[in-house]
Amino acid sequence: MSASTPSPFPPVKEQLAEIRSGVAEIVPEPELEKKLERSRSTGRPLLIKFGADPSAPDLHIGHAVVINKLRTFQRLGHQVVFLIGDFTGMIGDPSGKSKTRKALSRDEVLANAETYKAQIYKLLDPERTQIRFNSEWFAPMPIDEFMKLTSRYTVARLLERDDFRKRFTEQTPITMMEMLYPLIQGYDSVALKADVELGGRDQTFNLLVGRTLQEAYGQEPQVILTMPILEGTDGEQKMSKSLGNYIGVCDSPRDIFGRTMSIPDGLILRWFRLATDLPAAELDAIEAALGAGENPSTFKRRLGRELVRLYHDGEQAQAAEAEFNSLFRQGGVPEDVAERVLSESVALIDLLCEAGLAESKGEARKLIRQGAVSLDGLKLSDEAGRLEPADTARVLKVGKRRFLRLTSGA
RNA sequence: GGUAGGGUGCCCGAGUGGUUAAAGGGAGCAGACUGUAAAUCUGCCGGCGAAUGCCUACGUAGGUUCGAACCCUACCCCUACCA
Repeated sequence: MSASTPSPFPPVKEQLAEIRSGVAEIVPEPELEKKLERSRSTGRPLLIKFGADPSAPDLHIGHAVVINKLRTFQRLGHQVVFLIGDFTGMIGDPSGKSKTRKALSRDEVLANAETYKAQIYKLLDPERTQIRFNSEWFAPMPIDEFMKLTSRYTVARLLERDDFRKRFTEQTPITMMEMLYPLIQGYDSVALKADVELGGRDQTFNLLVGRTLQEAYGQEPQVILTMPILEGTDGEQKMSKSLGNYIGVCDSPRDIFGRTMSIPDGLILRWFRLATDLPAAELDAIEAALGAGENPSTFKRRLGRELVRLYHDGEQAQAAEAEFNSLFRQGGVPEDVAERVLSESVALIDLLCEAGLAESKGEARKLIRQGAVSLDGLKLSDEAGRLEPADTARVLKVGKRRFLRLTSGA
C-alpha cells in the first residue's frame, strides 16, 4: 500500500495496546497481531464474533465487560457480529445445572433480538454491528452434514474441558447435547469466518473449539479473546440474573448507583477496571489512593457515578448521587415515590400488602413487629393500627427502600 | 433390558409412624452498628386470622392406621453400575 493512501485503521501497536487492556487472555496474541497487520494493509476490517443466548436478553454489567471490548474493536474500525444462538437456544441449557429451557418460537426469538439491540446499542455502534442468527445455517443443515461436523472433534478433547472432566470422573451426568454444544458454537465461527471471537473467561474452551473447527474446514483459525468474569454485587459469585446480584444495563440511575454502593469494598477497583471505561492512568491513581488507605466509600461513589454515566449520562449520575445522599445519609424520601389515594380509614396491614410494600399480611405484620415501618419518620408499632384520611400527604416507609406517599386523590 | 440408589420448604440438606410447618446451613427480609460496605449481634423466614385456631406442604395417585414425610401398592422422574 502506498504512503499516499493512509489506512483507515490506527497503527497496529496502538490497536494492540487498546485491545489488550483488561483482557484475561488472548490466544494466540501473535496471530492477532498478524491479522491486524493484514487488515490494516488491505483496509479490510476484522470480523469480531460474539455469541449470545437468545433466552436471556437481560444484559447486566457483567456482560458489558465483554461488550465494552467489542466496542473497542469497533472504535478501531472493525466489524462486530452479534450472533444470536437461536438454534441452540431452542434446545436447552449447556451449563449442567439445567432447568430445561423452553423452546423459543421464532417470534420470541425475534422479540428477544429486539431487546438485545436496545441494550447493546447503549454500548455498541449500530453501524458496525451486524446481528445474525445461527439457525441461518443450522436449520437447513442435513443430518449427514451434521454428522460430518461431529467427526471433526473427539470425545477425548471434549473431556479436556474442566467442567466435563470433573463431571465425568465424578460420574455426574453429561448429556450428549452438552457435549455437542461446543461444536455447534464452534461451527458458528466457521459459518461466519470469524477473525476474532470474544467471550467471558469461562467460555475459553468453547471458543477454542471454534479455532479447531475452522482449521478442519480449511479456514484460518480465529483468535480468541476472553475477559475476566465480573463478580456480582455480593462480591462472591459471578454476576448473574438468577443470583440477583447484578446491575442491569437498563436499570434506572437510582438502582445503578444504589446497588453499586452496596458492593463490598474489595470489589471497587475490579469493577472500575472491568466495568467502566476510565483510562489506565486514572485506574492506577485510584488503586494507589485505595492502597494508601483513603476511605473506600469516596471511590465507591465515584464508581457509581461512572456507571450511571455510562448507561445514562453525567447529569443523571449527579442526580442519582444527590438522591442517594439525601435518602440514605440524611434519611430523606425519594422524589418519585409510588402514591396511593387514601380516602377512607384502612388497616395498616392491608395497605402495606395491597400497595406491594409487603408480600403478604404475615409479612406485613412481621415488618411492623420488627420496627421496619414508619410514617413520616415515626415508627408504627401497632400491628392492628389503621391509617386515616388525615394521614394524607405523609410518606409511609418500609425497611430502607420501600416508600409510599399517601394522597387525597384530589 | 437387568441391578442398586434416590426424589423433603427459594437452594442445599437432616428426618424413617405421633411432641414435625418439618433439625442444620445458605440465600432472603428486618433491627442495631456503619460508609445502604464487610464483619458482628438480634429477630423473622408457607398462607390466612385478633386468636387457643384453620388451610396448604415432604415426586404423583391410592391404601394401611386413631395418627404418615416416614409403612404398603401402582405410576412418574432422576442417577449410577452391568449389558
